[in-house]
Amino acid sequence: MTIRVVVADDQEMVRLGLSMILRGEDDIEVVAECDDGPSAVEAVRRLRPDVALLDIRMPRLDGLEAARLVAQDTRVVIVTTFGDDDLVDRALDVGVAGFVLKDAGPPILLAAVRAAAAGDALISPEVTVALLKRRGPTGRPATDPRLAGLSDRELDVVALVARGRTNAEIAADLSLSVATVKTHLVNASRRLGVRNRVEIAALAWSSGLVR
Amino acid sequence: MTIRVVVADDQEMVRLGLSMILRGEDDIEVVAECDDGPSAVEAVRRLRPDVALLDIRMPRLDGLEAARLVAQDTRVVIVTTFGDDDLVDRALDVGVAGFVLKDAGPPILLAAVRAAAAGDALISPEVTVALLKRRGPTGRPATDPRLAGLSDRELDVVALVARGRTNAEIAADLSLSVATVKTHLVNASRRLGVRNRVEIAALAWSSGLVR
DNA sequence: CCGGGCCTCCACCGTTCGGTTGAGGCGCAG
DNA sequence: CTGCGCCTCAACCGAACGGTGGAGGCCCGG
Repeated sequence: MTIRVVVADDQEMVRLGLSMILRGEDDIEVVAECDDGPSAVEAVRRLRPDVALLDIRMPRLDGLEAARLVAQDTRVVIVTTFGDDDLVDRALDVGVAGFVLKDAGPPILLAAVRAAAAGDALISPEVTVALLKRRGPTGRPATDPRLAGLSDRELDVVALVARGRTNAEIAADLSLSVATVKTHLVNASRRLGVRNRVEIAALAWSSGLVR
Repeated sequence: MTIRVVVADDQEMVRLGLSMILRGEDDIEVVAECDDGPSAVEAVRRLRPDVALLDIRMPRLDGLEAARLVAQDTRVVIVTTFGDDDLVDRALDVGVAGFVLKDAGPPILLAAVRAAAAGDALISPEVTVALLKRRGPTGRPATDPRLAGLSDRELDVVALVARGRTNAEIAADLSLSVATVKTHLVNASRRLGVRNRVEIAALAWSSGLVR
């Protein structure tokens, strides 16, 4: 049982390259090649492939929107040049079954297509490491725009507030006086435009300062 | 520049299979094979390989603990038979650079080793799909084990606290008196084992109750 | 029928927080 | 040298919170 694939990328060279790699495998069949979003959606709905390989950036309808439209009909593998954090998040929210960088190499591409066809999901290692950095306890800064403008010390205090520490505990943790902690907190609150420490915590959590 | 790898698995057949696959590649060199956790840790510390391939279940010291011990020294790729959710979570917390199922096939294994050596991370498609399924829009499990036992009303209050609302505002939001809000909060705090509303907020955020 | 959980409220009191004002020290750019 | 920003602390006061001990109502199950 061969895996039927629709390939969509507006760059002809890339599209040909993808197809070439896929056609070299005898368990994979490329049933359509498209050069923009709408035609990809149409092809998927008409041909009902097992997998749709979509460039994330395409004319008229980008890969993410196209993925959203066909996510119920087929497994979508996103191909892209850059593993931009925001794009990855949005793609994963859409529910794609794969996320492959264009420079990942044939083995990864083939593994992603086969994984998608099998109901699994493969994410390019370069992207995965970024994901883990942002999600894992080991990963750190990822400075959110909303927290920009805070000084280093203020960020320290904000992070501890977000973990539920009282001012006295924060003072002890950072070897400061409670007065200093309060000063940092008042200043940070003013800059962040929040009214109390729980809103600070909410901001810290939603911005990824703490997890 | 070849990738130097330490392989550790207590099942000889598996260990030989892994080594065989790796030795077939001319950019990879297996510098040690170990059959338990302590010897794997020792081998890593002595040989300083680029990648350590660790079975998650090994005598005396399992792969996770071994990974924790050597995570600073080398990139760790976990190999395992089952992609158990909890094991995956704990592995990712430890900061592994790969998570490969034993039935994933040579291409995935090789890709994982090369990705790890390059500072990236590859997760087996079968595991990735489980991760994505559990992933809420923020990348955390949609289910909230820690919040179990709270009543509906208490959850309402907790969610509003997590958004930074004061007791008076929560009372207005839910058309209650401040006294009732405080009661719910005290009860919820006792059940959750937290000391103040910011810890409630932290719990709500980290459990995915609010985003 | 009666216990028990849940939801709703009240009063009281000590602790903590929010915000202000004011102050000294440090390092750095103008 | 002179600001200026950052970090550090202090005193003070009103507002909010944390915790306790009640109270009545509801519904459900034994």
